Amino acid sequence: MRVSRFYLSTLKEAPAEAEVVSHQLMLRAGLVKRLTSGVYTWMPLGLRVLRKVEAIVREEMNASGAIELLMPAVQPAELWQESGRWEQYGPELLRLKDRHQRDFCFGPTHEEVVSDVVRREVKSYRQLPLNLYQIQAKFRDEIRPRFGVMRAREFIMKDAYSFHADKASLDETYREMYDCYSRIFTRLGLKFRAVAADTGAIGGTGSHEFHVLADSGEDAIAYCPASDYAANIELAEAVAPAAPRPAARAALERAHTPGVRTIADLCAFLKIPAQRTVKAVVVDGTDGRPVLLMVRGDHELNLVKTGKLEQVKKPVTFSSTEAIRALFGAEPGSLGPLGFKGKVIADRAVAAMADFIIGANQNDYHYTGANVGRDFPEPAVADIRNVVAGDASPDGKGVLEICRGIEVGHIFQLRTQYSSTMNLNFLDESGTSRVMEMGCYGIGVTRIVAAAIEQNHDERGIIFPRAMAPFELALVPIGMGKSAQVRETVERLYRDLTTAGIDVLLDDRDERPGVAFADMELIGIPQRVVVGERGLKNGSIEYQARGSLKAETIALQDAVKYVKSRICGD
RNA sequence: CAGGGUGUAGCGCAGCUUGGUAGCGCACGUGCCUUGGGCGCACGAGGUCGUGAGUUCGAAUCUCACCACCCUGACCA
Repeated sequence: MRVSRFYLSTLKEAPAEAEVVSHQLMLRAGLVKRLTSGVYTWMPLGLRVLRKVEAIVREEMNASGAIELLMPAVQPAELWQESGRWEQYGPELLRLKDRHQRDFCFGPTHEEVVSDVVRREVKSYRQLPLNLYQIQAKFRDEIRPRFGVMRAREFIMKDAYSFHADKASLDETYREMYDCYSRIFTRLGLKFRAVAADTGAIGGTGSHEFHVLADSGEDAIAYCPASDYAANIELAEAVAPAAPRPAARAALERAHTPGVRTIADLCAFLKIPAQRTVKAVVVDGTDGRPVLLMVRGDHELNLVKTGKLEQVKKPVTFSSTEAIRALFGAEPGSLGPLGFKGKVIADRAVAAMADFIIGANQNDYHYTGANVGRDFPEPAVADIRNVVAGDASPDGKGVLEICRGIEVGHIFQLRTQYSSTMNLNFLDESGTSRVMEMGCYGIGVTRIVAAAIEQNHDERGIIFPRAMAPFELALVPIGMGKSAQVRETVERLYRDLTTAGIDVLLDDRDERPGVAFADMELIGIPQRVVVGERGLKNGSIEYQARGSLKAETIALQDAVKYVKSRICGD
């Protein structure tokens, strides 16, 4: 491809709307243009990247035995009413009416449609297992779209759905999809991690997320370097401390702590570490009465875990300041279990503490030397906090580290959640009607592009992994308009490289070198060959990899061979 | 949805306090010049100042309403 016949639209300055680096670079490089909030046009350069990602996803899905189909984006309400999600899904579901005032939605996902396809088609165990997928635009009316295509409302997703006669078959396909996803992200050249995940709203049991590792990622991942344990922090178990609770030594004393409202205030005021404090959080209970949660001062409450407690109302709701004031006679910031009559749940770490500091249920007062059992009744104990770096790994093989990631894939065992409500039945070998087992497997294709940039960039722009770069090689002539030698050499090189199967972008604009270099670096082309009169005097050209700081001088006659070896090698 | 912020040329911004008919940089067009890191000079094109209503002789500027976009939203115990 020649720049003169392509469409580059690079910007020197990033539009003000872009906050995160991948969004800024995608706009500056002209990969995408925003149409409206959370809705983007994929410009020609960006589309090349997207197509390369799609191609890899498609190849690996096909290789894993999945079969591609394409379902409609617009879906009738009847199917969603049947599954119960027309009511459940809420405002994220974009609802439409046709000219007859019939209800439709723009599909945010396709369990209903694929289930309808399969129940019409599949009658026998002989037709199972079946794994169907598509690569298609979804629309989810996010509360707050952000970060460009990373959290867009309209986005491209690869979604697959598998159907099985039994759980063993589901397990097998689930494993195949796990391996398939690992191959996809490996081929894309991304640093990623598969983590055990919460099943969230979709439900079902087994679930793994695939995260591209990046410091700016929205999700925190706990992993164990000494084993293969990895889990989303929402799920990662904080195991009980190995040491039992020490005996109480200190006496309970009321301390005047004027103006202290936060754990940080408290530590500064008493000059003690946060590990010796306990914070009390009040949430609404299932029975309508508040529940007091106790978490060590330096720990964070985990809302996903908390939401699974039977005593706690779903979704987890923090009690209002008014309710707290009425019940405790103190403001949030001075609360504690002493004298509290309602339900108390302590985190496992708190249950193993002695002589700690806690709010006294009176503004500006705390207790020091507080002890469970002695000063207030033994509370219920549960895992309700986020793990932190250094916590013991739940598999008992070392300690956890925390890193951040961007979720780009998610696989679920749905089991029979949809198949039973949607009547996905088949006849088994004995002629008995049974409900199918189901799995579903998603990849955010557009999000992968943003995540890749988030993970791979520098101050000059994007550094695309080779597999997803819009072009493999930038061919930059210097002074092409002036030097016939440069012009002829670069044209011949362009022909030879293209013939050798290399995806070349020839910058034939006859711009000044700085312009060409800056553009090719910004758009992230992983390799560059420069042809100038200076080098040609010695029969040489210049090669430089995007991520590397220095250029190499290569003999002109070896150029094609060298470039090929670099592209196929390392 | 709640809180905060911003809407002026394709992009980044100034002008608004104190009302008088819009400007800068980049990008774009033409010409000259230049060719190993966003070069220089000259000329030029491009704006219903988000929309509507109001105040005023006069509104980008003041008032009101609306719209769009961006940021933050358990971590507070």
